[in-house]
Amino acid sequence: MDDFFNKVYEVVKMIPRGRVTSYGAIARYLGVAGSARMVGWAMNTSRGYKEFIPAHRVVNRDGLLTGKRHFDTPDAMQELLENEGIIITDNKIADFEKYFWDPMKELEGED
DNA sequence: AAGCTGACTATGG
DNA sequence: GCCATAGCCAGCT
Repeated sequence: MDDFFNKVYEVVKMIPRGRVTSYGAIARYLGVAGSARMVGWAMNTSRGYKEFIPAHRVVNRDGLLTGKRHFDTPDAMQELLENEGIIITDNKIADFEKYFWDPMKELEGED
């Protein structure tokens, strides 16, 4: 699939459990740096997608859970992340750099 | 059809 | 270090 949204889904689905990445990192990996908003929009539309998309593993560049309000419940995103061993403090991921999963590096030889 | 909105980010004051 | 601006572009009104 070459559709932008579909590529986003592919990358997000590849995020390992207990790791997170940012909208901008995905956008850059897909060669559309600057269109990070579209990645966020893709997450929004992912709710109606046929497959489950772990959108909770995608946060903004500061590790802030900016998308939590788009989940079924306001705390669903945080709970999902904590369930994966990630500590959330004030809507922000603790040790964000430690958990950060950069598709540019992790998927270096792929795609 | 035209304008607004937004799960973003970088930059400048 | 916080606030304002500006690119970004697909959906919604």
